[in-house]
Amino acid sequence: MDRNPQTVRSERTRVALRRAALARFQSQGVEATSAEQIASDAGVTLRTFYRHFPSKHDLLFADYDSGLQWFRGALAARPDDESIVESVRAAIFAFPYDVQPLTQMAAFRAAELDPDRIVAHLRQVETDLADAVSEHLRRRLDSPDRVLDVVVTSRCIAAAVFGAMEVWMLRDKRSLADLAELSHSTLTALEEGFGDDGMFRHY
Amino acid sequence: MDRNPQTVRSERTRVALRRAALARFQSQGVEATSAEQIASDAGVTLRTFYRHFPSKHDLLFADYDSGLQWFRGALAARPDDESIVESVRAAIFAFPYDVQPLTQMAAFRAAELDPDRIVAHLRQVETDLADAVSEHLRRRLDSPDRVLDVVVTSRCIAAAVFGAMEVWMLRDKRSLADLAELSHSTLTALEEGFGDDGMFRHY
DNA sequence: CGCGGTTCCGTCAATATTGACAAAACAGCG
DNA sequence: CGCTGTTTTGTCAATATTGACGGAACCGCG
Repeated sequence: MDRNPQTVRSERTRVALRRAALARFQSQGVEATSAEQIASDAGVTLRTFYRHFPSKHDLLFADYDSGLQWFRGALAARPDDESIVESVRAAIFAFPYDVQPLTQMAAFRAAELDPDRIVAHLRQVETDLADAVSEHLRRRLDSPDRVLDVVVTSRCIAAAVFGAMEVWMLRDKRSLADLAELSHSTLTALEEGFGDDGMFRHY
Repeated sequence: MDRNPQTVRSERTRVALRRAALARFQSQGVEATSAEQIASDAGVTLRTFYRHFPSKHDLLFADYDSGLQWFRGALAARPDDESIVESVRAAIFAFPYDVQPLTQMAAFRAAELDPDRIVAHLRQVETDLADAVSEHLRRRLDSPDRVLDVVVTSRCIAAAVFGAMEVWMLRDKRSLADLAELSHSTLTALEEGFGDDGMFRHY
């Protein structure tokens, strides 16, 4: 019960910090920008900076978090009688890949961040996605049992979506549209996994 | 081609650092031990410490890495005509949960580490497990195609195993045997996911 | 407006981490 | 053994992060 304007004041400094950081990152690069500068630009102390963001690099991933929020909403909007995989697929396709704040920092990340750090954050997002699916499922089903099924199902779906991202990142072209297409394919692979020629029977 | 004694010398300091760290952690706790002390005890400089371990906390996760290595071997030892899920299940059950180095630091982690840090590392291990399964599959199948299937399959299996761990961590008792049992259950849930009453049909 | 409780921020002082550069130890070879 | 290229350390100096404590700003209320 406290993830709101959290007393407007706080929100203002958060925004100021983000804005200051983006400006610096844009003009002089991520690594060349010190947390000190960001805080200073935003008119606060270094300590305050760390009260709002766990680390300097986390500023680069704010878009993922907001994307996740969008996803939760999209999922909630799907009809309850639709298969969960289908709901996720629909949400993936409806995703506003080209919206500004979401792709704004992608270039910086790709260019300057240690790939391992990016991958680590993607894993975090995958987990959050799984949680979102999990919550959605729990809300739809009322039964408190079937815990294992819900856990496995939601994680598998997240695994399919991010498996697509794994493959996507290894390719040349890399348009966001391709990513959605790939997700579609991996979700289908998941659905058909146990069909006569499905992967779980075949392997 | 260089993950060997890497010039014995280096390996010796690595061992010395690990030994020194464990001793300190044991006697005065993790957070109360400074990287400086560890390095000093091992007879090297602070900088050298960081050349061997990415961070102080990484010392606590060495066992997971060795466990993964064990897992790869166990997987490779399974017959090629066995279903991949069955191979993983067998490996999970054969796992030497009670071996010393593996559980040695578990208590410290649970007691002093920020849960988020532990979870983050578990995600890392999950990814590594998926990679191990993935490689095993690629070695068994010869076909270079079916890339998506392999990615999704391996990730789903890892998801099932770590989904079990997620559930396990939320419970009271927590014996390692229970964990293996839970993994068995989640893998079964995965196998039956598309059965008549399976989760992917039911949801 | 003044009061008491909360939340947010500044100050200080330890660590924790990392990049750059040079000395030391080591390996293979003539 | 002495020479030479490679690997591992030490040294120095910036950051990056975090815990502890006190002051400032803000909130609802009388």
